[in-house]
Amino acid sequence: MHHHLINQISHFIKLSDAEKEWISDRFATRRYEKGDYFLREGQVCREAGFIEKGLVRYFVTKEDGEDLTVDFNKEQEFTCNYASFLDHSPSNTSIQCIEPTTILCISYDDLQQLYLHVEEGQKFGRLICEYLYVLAIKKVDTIYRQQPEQRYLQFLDRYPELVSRLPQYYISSYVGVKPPSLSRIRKRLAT
Amino acid sequence: MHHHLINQISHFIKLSDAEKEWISDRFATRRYEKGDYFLREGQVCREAGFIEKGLVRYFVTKEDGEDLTVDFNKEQEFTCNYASFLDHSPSNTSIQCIEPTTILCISYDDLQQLYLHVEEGQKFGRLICEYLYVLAIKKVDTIYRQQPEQRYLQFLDRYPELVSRLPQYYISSYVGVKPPSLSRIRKRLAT
DNA sequence: CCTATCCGTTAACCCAGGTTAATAAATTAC
DNA sequence: GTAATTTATTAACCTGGGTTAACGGATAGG
Repeated sequence: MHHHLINQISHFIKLSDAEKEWISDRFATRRYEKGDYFLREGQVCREAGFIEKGLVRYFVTKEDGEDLTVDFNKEQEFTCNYASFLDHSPSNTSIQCIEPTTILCISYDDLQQLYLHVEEGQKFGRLICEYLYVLAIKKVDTIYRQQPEQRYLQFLDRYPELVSRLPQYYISSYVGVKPPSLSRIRKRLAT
Repeated sequence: MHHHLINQISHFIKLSDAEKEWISDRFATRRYEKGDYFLREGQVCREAGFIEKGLVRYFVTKEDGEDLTVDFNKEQEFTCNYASFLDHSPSNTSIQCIEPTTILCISYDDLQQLYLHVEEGQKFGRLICEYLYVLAIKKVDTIYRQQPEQRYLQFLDRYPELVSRLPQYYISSYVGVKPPSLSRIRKRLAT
């Protein structure tokens, strides 16, 4: 029984004991080394994941080969490229493990079964999507309203724990600037 | 009976005739003049709308009072600040009618009733949210990967019809630059 | 312990968009 | 049809991040 997973789902809907068992059985445990990919850009994201342990980053690759880190997920969070997962389109992002990571995975078809089989399954699907939607919108808002300097401050505020788990160039990429520029920002802030 | 509305919903789920009637009855018709607000920043978005006729723009207001246009919706599209609507939080965007506009409105509670009362109601809630999610993600992607010039070209491509319905400064705001800069972009492209 | 590699900072120069203000064009009002 | 207002363009100057390359510190491997 995947307790962390069941606990997270239980934040959204009520589950009977039988349903907890049934759900646990749909998830397969996958282990990844640092640097391994959960998903590569261009692939269809066929499984949704729940991070049992570890840390992943999402990035897009520009035409010139540069990659831009757009998000992070850590233990006790769900991970997948939801847009690709939903409509079986090629993913526009890669998801890479940047620590040794354990992910519980469920296939698209099994998740659809979950929506049907579990009493409040459809509601869970709706709520999880609504949750992800709100996150996505906040992201848009951040990009629209904030300067790189503010985004850096916000990153420090929101992910204080990740600062020590991440190399600086992932942070600069997340903030939307190049490493030299993040250095300048840090210098400005230090005064 | 609101036929346009029912048609749109029928793209997502099957509806019985009785359900079509029932749904139609939950929506109230509201009319707006050019410049009127469907929603103001800071208010909670308590109704979801379906635009029968007209055109609205979404904008956020920065601390310095400047507003940034983040999206448009036109006839036959749903409109609301979904994040605010979902969790009753103050909206971070305003929605303003920029043409005389007719909107069919349903309250939050009635929509929850719809999820329960209509056979495939929960599924509709999930699918509409998944649809909005994919749109939001595309928006993030656009901001991340594209320069203002590319966003302008994409705007021309995606909303050719809106070019003539919108003043230029809404377009420049949507593209993410100031009017003088959009002029420079247009000049560059003209050569 | 020394070397090679990686990473973060710094400097110099470049460029796109911001800012401000003036002007021209297009709408709207009367 | 003319005046008033709003909107679009242009010019001059400013600013912050990009680019490239050099340097220094840290880390890892031998």
